Amino acid sequence: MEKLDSIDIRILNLLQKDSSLGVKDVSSAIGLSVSPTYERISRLKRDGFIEKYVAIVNREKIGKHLLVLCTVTLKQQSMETLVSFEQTIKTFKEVLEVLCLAGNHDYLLKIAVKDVNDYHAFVVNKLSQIPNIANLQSSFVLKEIKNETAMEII
Amino acid sequence: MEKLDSIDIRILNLLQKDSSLGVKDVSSAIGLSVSPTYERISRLKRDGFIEKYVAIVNREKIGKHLLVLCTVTLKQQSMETLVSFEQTIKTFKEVLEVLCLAGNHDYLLKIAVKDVNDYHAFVVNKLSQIPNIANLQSSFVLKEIKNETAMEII
DNA sequence: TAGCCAAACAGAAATATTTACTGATTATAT
DNA sequence: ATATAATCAGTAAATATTTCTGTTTGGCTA
Repeated sequence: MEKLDSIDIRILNLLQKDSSLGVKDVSSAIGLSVSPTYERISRLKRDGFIEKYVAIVNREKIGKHLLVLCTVTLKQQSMETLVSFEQTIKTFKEVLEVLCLAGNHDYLLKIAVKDVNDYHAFVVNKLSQIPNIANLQSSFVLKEIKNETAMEII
Repeated sequence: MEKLDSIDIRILNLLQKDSSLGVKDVSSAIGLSVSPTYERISRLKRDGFIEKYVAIVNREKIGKHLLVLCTVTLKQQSMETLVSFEQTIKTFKEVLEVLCLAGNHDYLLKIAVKDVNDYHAFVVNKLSQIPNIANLQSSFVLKEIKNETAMEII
């Protein structure tokens, strides 16, 4: 649970962009030998700075052609209703992202599906089945201009 | 540019969740020997199904405490204005995501910063400097209930 | 300033994995 | 049924990871 020094930060910035870099690549990029680099990378994972390593797949190529943003308003804001909604919405594999927004206690969902038919099926069979939903508002995404997992650390 | 069979799909579903799995781990998980597994993983990368491998870092631990959604409306929708906006907004490191939405030719931005001060600085110094912006509407994120890069392939 | 302690480093050795290659098996189409 | 192509398992060589040891560095106290 240490703090990050400038070397750690450089390592994180590298691995966020490309984790297929080997320890050797990273070490030469930051100008350190292999062993301290290895130890630092392990520590960053162990301490939770690095949550996980994942493969990013091409959405279009796996047939998820439609991205939808959907705003959800609930009928009530009781703790119970909120928690229940959050726990359910989380489990839907079509839902990539769930954000609770300030202002109206609204939720914003990002949903990836094959096409409009699939989205309709999702709304009818899954989303609208959740209790206490007052309002749903869907916006189709025309173009994904940027989608980045890496955050530049300063 | 082949199509995916059921083994490919299982591999992608695994690596999307955890790419630190070695070829050996994947091979035993899918019940194939190492060499065809290795060949399949390479092919998935080569053919662009796997775009990249990345490390996912904990946003809070690197000090990005504030997540903001910002809707941008442009004054005009000429091709030139749109392209120019898109190219500029892409370059800002605070901006993780840029989506072009159907309906009003609006854009939605997802922005990660340290705090409200930093967000204000970002808006004043960067975002609002882009020409032809008619309207900006910011919503702070109270809670990130889900944020998943993996999409289940069927 | 000298001496001590802890942290970080480089280098090397042991282990494990990746990668390339070979031959065998399976599936497919004619 | 046979030929062709694709996929597979197994093996071996090349690379990379991981551990270990000893050294250096930096900071702290007396």
